[in-house]
Amino acid sequence: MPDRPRRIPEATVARLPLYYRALVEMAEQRTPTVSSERLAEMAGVNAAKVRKDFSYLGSYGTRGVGYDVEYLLFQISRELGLTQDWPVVIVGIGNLGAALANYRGFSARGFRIVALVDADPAKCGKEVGGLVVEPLADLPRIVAERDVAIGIIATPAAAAQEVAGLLVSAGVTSVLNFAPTVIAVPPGVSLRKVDLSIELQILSFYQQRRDEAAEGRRVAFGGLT
Amino acid sequence: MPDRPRRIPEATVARLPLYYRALVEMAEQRTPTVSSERLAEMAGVNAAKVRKDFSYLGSYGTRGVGYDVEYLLFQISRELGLTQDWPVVIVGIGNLGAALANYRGFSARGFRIVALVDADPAKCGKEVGGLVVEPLADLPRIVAERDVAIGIIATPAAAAQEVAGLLVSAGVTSVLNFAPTVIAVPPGVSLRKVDLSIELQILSFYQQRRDEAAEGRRVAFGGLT
DNA sequence: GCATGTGAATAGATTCACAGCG
DNA sequence: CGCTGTGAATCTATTCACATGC
Repeated sequence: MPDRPRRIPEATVARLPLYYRALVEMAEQRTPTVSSERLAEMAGVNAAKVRKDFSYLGSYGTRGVGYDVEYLLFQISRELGLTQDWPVVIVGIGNLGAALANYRGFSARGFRIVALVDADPAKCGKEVGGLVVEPLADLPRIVAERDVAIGIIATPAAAAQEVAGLLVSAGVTSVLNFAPTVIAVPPGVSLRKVDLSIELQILSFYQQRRDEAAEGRRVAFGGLT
Repeated sequence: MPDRPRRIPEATVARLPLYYRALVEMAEQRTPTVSSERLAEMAGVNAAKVRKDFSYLGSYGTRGVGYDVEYLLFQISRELGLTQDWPVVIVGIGNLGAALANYRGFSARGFRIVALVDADPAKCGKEVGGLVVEPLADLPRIVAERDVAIGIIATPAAAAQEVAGLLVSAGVTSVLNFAPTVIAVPPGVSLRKVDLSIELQILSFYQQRRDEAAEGRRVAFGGLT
């Protein structure tokens, strides 16, 4: 085992999936080798960042040549844990939960949705994306039996913290939260969140700034309104 | 006009929506005043960060007391541009696009979905979330007539860059991309992205690290397998 | 020669710790 | 006295620039 340097910066980890995606694309078109420059372009970052990021993983490139696509792809897959498959449960089968259940992009990367769970008895028994929705009460058994590692919360905000608690006590240690609320998990559990309206609000902030600036310029140029 | 300091750090902007949400909640339960400590707890950050963040907006608190909920809420709304409403178009009405069209959380914050657009003629004319799906060809007219400011891309990866180009040339200057691919926009256009499988991959990275560490401990303690 | 790998420099974000003020 | 507001210290991330080695 080569002794690569240990701590990988968070910012780097967050970019590995971008490189992974770019490399998959290159591998599909049988490109044998790639430079940091080209990879940077595909991942939407700059070349220095690519090289620095890879330097945390080890020395996988060849000076004067670039990176071997297949080899680098394997290294990054391994680093990201994509060489194994991860059983996933989705809790909350509303519009978003159902869309996630149908999303094809997960399975492609080794994330296998093994259960859909909802608190609403009316939803249980229905089929969504090839799986039958099961009651929330069965969550502990489902997690244990199917060895669920990752839980996705797609419930309304009011239910999210309770569901998170259930997931964690059932043994799930990675949680992805889509509910528009802050949830707490104990140390040793990873939590990531995706909040759709927060993204729009951030866009709104910058949009407004631009509008104001444009307004300012119009006034400065003598009110051509 | 009070001369507040101008540049607000990106990291701060990204947290303003969290404070906004917490303050809406406090306002609903008629809490008149709130400390940075309490607000930090609700937003899932720490108190020093809250105070620093607010210091970029101006001095809106009272020493020894805290922040006036209503007043601070107004200031943050204004800063985020939530006092106006933003017409939004969603392009790509698959599972995810349809879920977004039905999502109630947008309208609540002043984001009004004014059009759904899809390239597939079979989808056009269908009603989704109270709106009729319109053809992609009408996008320029739709953006102009309905004064669309924000475009949401929920198409497959292969179509995303083309759609982004169409949005931008139609005059949209804020784009939220859900397609799992990197897209480029010209300077002066804001772009944010949400990639569901990237989030899972990041969780997978840390999950695997924990699993390895647990494995390591088991071995170290003498192979109790 | 050429692209990687990396120390050094810079920029940005977070946290500390306490002065300032109601 | 209590809590805000903020410089200073620290930590993290990005970028630069070039020595290194194929």
